[in-house]
Amino acid sequence: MATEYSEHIESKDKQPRTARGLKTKRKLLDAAALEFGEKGFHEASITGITQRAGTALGSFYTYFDSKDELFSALVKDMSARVKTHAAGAMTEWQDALEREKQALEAFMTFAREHKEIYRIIDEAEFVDPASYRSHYEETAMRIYERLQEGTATGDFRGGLEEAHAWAIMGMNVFLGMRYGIWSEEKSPGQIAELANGILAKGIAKKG
Amino acid sequence: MATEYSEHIESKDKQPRTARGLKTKRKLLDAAALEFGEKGFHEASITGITQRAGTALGSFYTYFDSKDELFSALVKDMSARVKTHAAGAMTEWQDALEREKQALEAFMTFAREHKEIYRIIDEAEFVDPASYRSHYEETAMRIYERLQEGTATGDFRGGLEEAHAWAIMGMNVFLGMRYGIWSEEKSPGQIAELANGILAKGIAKKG
DNA sequence: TTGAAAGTTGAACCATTATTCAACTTAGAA
DNA sequence: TTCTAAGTTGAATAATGGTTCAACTTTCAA
Repeated sequence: MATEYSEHIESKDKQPRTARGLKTKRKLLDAAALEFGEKGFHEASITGITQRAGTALGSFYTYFDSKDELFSALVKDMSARVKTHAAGAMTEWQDALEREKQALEAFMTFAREHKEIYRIIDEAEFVDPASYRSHYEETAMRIYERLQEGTATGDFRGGLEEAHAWAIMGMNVFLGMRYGIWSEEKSPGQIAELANGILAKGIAKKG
Repeated sequence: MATEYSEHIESKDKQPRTARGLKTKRKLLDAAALEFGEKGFHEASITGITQRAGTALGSFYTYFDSKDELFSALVKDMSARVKTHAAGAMTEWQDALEREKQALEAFMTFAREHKEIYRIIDEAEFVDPASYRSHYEETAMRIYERLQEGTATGDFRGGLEEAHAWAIMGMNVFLGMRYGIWSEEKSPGQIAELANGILAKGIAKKG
């Protein structure tokens, strides 16, 4: 859980200047991820965050300008984390279809291990709409690029548009919510396999 | 916009007993849908709602116990409206695949005309999680039933599970958000057509 | 016509919390 | 060791906005 919440999180003049400060800030960030993930933005309180972090209320403002600013920073950081993790996971594939399967399986596994992340990104729709939008637009773009590559290598058919990427993303997100966050009755592998079946041949008879 | 926000909205002892009361309650409901849709649950205020409705602040509490209760009622009502509308739209089809296309097209059209509805349902994830969950579980169930019917009539292949319904729903929801709410650069028909291509034959070469 | 029930009104109340700040402690460079 | 910048603390501040309520008006059945 404790991790390098990096660059984009600093707000110009509030960077810690000593090791002690750095440590405190990190404690606050980790605590905030938990608090927001558990209670949601509005139910979460600065008091709750500082309590979890084991610091005084006032220390929060040594490192952050406001509750919103912190949330926003957190969203951007989590979006980046999802991206990084996904990128690292799609290795060892010979077929573009196979790669999509791995992407979904990795996503589902990550979602299970970091349920707070998804809660926070989802709530960004209301608290920080711009970041929410960016998150999904960028994710869709990445998928779209893979689709084009797939077409180029002959694994995918032609005529695939950006909207296809949105469709695939929606599929993945909802499967992640239902079988990653809400319950774990099916394994990431099973779900990925099944979704891949749709991409491979659809659901119509014949084909 | 003004509509029959029906049964499930009454909270035991707060039903209006006269025509005047009924009218006031309806004004409040309509105003609330607008206010919540525009500002989101937390930014929305009772004052804002009563102002829009053209009633006094106190009147709100003649018909509702709390802000939360109202929101909850609204979510359930909108969920029902989406359901009803969708049901009415899937007529005139010969093929189960065709029916899914119509379902998505109708959904997208409805989303464009009632953007507030989707904002409210989405926010229910945080304000009224139980209703949010029910909404999607019920929607998924309805899709799943159609899948089974499709298999029975031979239009769809076998082996379709509930998870397939969730995948389709996710696809639809994200396409609705991107091409229904965020922008209208493509028509509902185009999007429905394209998504239907995925269901029909997937995105792989050959097949 | 009339009186009790239903509905309306908005000022006042109150609880919650984000944010500020001045006093205090610690770190670490010189 | 010493002195200043950095960091810590938590009580006080301030603003917001949901909820209550007692006085007032309208409805409508008898």
